[in-house]
Amino acid sequence: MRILIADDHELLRDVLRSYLESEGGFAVETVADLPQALAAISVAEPFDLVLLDYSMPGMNGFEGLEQAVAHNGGRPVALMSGLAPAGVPDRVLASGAAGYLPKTLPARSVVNAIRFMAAGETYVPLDLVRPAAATVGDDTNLSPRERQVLSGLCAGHANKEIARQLELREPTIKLHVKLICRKLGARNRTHAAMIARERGWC
Amino acid sequence: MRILIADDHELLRDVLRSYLESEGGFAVETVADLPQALAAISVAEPFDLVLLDYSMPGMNGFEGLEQAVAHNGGRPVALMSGLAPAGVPDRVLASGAAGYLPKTLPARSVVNAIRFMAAGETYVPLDLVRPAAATVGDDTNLSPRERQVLSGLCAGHANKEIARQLELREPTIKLHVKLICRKLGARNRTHAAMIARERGWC
DNA sequence: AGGAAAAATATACGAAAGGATAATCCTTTA
DNA sequence: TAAAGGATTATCCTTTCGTATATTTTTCCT
Repeated sequence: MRILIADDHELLRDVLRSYLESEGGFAVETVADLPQALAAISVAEPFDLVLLDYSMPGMNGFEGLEQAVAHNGGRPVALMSGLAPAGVPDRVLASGAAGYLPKTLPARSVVNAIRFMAAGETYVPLDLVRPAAATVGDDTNLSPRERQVLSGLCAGHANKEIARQLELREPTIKLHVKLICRKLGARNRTHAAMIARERGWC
Repeated sequence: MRILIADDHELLRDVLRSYLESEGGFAVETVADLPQALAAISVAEPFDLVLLDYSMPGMNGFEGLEQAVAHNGGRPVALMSGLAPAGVPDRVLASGAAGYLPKTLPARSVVNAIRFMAAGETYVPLDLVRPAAATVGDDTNLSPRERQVLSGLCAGHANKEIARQLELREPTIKLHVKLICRKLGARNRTHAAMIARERGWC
């Protein structure tokens, strides 16, 4: 099975290729941007699957995706991305693509997804489509208090409001917010809220 | 790969078995109701995948599904059904099942879905999961600039960072943020980001 | 071309957020 | 009983946010 990977990060490209070749038994070619991808598609026979990075030179959002779909003569094209812009599933599929692979996906799942899409099916990770059906095991060791504060963050409340709701003082909330950001790897409260939302925690 | 199919319609049972055996190369066993299914699961080693019909003697809705999941020792169990009761995807996954197969699915897709689920993935047909896909009138008159700023907000960036990315000054971003909040009815930037996320804008 | 609307910019100020550090209290564990 | 760790609160300080107001471009429409 022939697969084309287009991504501007060489490390990812190489690692992914070697993994897919050894674990999946695929024949993988790689390019670094959209123009190269389109060129590679046009030469010779079409690939069984084309994987495009979302934030790659030339992509310009979903525009590049649509171009690639148009060029690949009916064969599946999928989008790959590190951070998942919300609403992606809809827009990906609306673009005529075969699916969406967040880079947070376990490598094993990527192989499955690729086989799946190459067979003509459509793949979008369910936790993206349905954040509500979050499975149980994803804890990230947040304490109960931190979860309460986090849900306040997600509601867009100020520290002072959260403090009143939980019957605590504001400094306490500030500390919790800081720890929450640290644990989630968030830049600030807004980022933390978005991460929480993404994981279906609120 | 060993598969158990539980369905009270003998025709479907037989046709599906022969198709899966020849086209998928699976070893298929069949039973006609839930008690038989539970019995078959308990004997010998577990199946790689168990397919349960929704409207089968003994099922009693999702109760039977949960029982089967509990009996199958961590191996995937999926639900099959002719007509799809609303909200099925949620409840199927909440029951710990590996997926849902409507009987309207093309046979070829069923084979794919089975392989997929047997590999530990989760399968639900996308058109079931997102019926509210193509909502139209969701504009809320945000200008292009405001949309750009909003996407920066959603990424958890500070005003200064957004300004740098868009090649604008910080005061401009501040103004945009204020107008965005006003238009969206948000309390603050975090709230605005969450609202945008909810509407699938970023 | 002239005028209206949208976009961008600037200054200023009070409120909130974010970080560091430390003290207190309570529960669990060695 | 002592030590350890979590949760809460406090203080201090810096940065960022949020709002108001005013000025300048740009852009678009008649």
